[in-house]
Amino acid sequence: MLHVLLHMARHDGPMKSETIGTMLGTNPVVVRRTLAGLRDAGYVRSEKGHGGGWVIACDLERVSLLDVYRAVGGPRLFAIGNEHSNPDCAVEQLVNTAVEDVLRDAEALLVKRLGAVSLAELSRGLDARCAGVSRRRLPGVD
Amino acid sequence: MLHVLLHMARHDGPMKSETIGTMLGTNPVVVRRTLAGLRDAGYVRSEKGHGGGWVIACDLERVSLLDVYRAVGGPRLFAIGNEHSNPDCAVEQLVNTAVEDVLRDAEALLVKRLGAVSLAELSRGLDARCAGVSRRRLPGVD
DNA sequence: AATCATGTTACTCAGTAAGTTACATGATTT
DNA sequence: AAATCATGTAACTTACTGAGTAACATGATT
Repeated sequence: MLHVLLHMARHDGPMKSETIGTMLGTNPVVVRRTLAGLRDAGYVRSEKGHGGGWVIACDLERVSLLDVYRAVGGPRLFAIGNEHSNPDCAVEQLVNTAVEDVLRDAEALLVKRLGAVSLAELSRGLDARCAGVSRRRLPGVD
Repeated sequence: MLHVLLHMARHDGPMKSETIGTMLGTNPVVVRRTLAGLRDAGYVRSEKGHGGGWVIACDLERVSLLDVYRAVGGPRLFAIGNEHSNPDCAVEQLVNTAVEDVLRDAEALLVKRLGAVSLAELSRGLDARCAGVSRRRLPGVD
């Protein structure tokens, strides 16, 4: 979806769900479903009828990757979670506490890092990349 | 599974898959499937026949939570991954690079923290907890 | 030889995400 | 006003994963 947002920001006029769907190899309805979260969060706006489609509705400077992630709807960041088969078991309680402790810190880092990057920064990175593609090495790519 | 390993360490003699299954509300075959990874890694050993079952086969001091996690078989730590719909798209490349950068750091932290805790430490934490349960606050629990 | 417990395979079942179809709503164009 | 276009949404189908289950083989103990 970040992919889509950046394209949208650089695109002149609204983008159709079908165009976006073709772009990332899926279909229009799935695009609408996913984009609905971003619309509800106020990051994009959708317009109906002739010449309609999706447009950016926010200041890219004020929206972070974390904002997008949350709006698009992944409440769970990690693939691992705790079991609670017998809540009274001291072993289970201790293990859960230890694991949750680690997970909490890792999630905090993830949140911090994702929250520190704005869409505008990504867009600027793209400008730089296009400008110097033939002369310089690409930033962040080995 | 950490739960199971600690119980196993404190249990005198082999534990049956059925016992373990009952313990965490699942069935014996699932237990065997999951424990198979730990057996292949050499952390536990299984014995057949009368009085058989699962026993610890390692020094708890030398096995970390990370080791267990890997042995039990979760190659993917995060619930989010990158898309690769059109590898030639500059936007996608930039976005993927940025996201991977963050993910890599978060995973590194997770690996570091999980690798820093041994099963033996957890077991000691359990001893302390049992000993002082009526007098002191439980460590790590608010 | 009988019994017990694991090892393994194959099948079924449940939950989730994506894909698909169909139709309603609203905006633009003619 | 009518036709067209694009989104909004609901309902259904499909694909995939993980757990649950059943069946049988292997090996060890009694």
